[in-house]
Amino acid sequence: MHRQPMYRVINEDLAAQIQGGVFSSGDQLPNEHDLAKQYGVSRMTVRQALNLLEEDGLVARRHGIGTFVSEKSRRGRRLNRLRSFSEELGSAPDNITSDVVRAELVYPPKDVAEALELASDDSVSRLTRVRRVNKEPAALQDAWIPYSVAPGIVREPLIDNSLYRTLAERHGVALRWADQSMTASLLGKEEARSLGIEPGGAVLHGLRTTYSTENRPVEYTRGWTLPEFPLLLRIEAE
Amino acid sequence: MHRQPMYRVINEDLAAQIQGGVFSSGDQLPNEHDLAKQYGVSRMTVRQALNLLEEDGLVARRHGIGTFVSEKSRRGRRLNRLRSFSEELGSAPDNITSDVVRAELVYPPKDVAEALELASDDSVSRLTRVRRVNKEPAALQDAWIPYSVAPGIVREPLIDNSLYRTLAERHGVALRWADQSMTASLLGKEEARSLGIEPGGAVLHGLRTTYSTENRPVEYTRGWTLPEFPLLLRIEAE
DNA sequence: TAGTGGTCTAGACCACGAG
DNA sequence: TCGTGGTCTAGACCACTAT
Repeated sequence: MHRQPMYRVINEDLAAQIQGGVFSSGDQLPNEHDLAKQYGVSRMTVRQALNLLEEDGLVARRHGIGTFVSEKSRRGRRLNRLRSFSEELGSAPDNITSDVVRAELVYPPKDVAEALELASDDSVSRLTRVRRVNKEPAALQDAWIPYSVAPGIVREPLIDNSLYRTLAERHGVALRWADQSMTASLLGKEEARSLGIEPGGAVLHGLRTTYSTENRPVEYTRGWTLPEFPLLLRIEAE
Repeated sequence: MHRQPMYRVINEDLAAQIQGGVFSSGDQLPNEHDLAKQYGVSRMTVRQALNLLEEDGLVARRHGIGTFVSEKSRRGRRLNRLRSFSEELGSAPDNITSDVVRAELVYPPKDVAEALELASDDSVSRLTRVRRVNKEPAALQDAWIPYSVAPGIVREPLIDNSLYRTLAERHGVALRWADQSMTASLLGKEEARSLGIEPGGAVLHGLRTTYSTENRPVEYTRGWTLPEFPLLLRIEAE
């Protein structure tokens, strides 16, 4: 019956209406009671949909007042939900390209083995990509995936340049959550060569371990992002 | 009756039990039905509490299996919820100190005026602090608060070294959410002098605009964090 | 099959903010 | 006062996973 849960359908419908200009910045949405009637669901279900919109920064709720469309967010990588690089950027995907600079089957170095809970003689797929926005290098991403999770992923091109889409659609791996750390570092020689820029500049250095719905680590990525492409985050109060 | 909503009471009780070792890493929590009976609430209310624990990375749910305590998180600043610096670090507050290096009433530069929606002749409180962990400099935070939001905040010491606690308890300002950007940069001379370290190193550079429950910007902070103190983030799937 | 979390109902009352 | 979002009930059925 519900291929997708109703709250997700409603969330996507309202998000599309906001992105499509049916509601503009500052507009008030219909109240929760009316939305429930309109979609033929209970108010609790509407609230689940609105919670997602709020976490994504698309709407802001005001107790006693109403729910309002937020100002159009600045360009940037929104990290609030687990998304592909291009979805994070929110740009037209035309401007975003991906060059695979390495795709091979190897044994994991220590940090990778630890993050992915592997032995040192377990095979791992390593996929290194340069992401560009309008042809300018934006980030280097060095992803490691246990061989058993996605056999052959290094042998075929990714679906739509998206590792996450490929894991989901070709290998049936559903992602659930990720632990990400971020710090600053100076760009090393090897990474600079891959990016085609000078080494020594400040870059955002991220480490991400992504877990499947079975809570097994399925991807570990080291990323270096140039400072022109800041990460954005919406943080809620407790 | 409910000074705090029940789901928050349950959330804090379970969090305390996990932090206090009643449940250890990998332990399974009682199922939702039993928790509901135990706390005398409905299952939906228990689920609200568990959602918060999951977003904070304290537990992981597995559909059809159960809810389990996550591995003890590494030391680091968890950015998933709007918290004070010491709460983000999660360390014993003894190790964290705060030196106020600037506290004055000024007119806002352009970026501050824009973020806080002020005119160039509106007064702003500027509060610059060096945060240290075990006496080592960890971050420089340059906070700007509209004078009208918290008059006199530069004239008195902060409550418990916490800007957020002071805003809440002394000025009645309840924070709701923040937009944060993060990028990397090289530490400038002035910031290096405040931190007492050499300039030119890579640092995490953050900009945060914090909004009150009335969705008015009440704080804009520029932050420079040394790479030894990475930010951590739990990211959920869509 | 048994037990778990995921979704959803059809209400109720409370808390907040504007007029 | 009135309309809004915030919290909560007491169930129901579905989807998933292990056995």
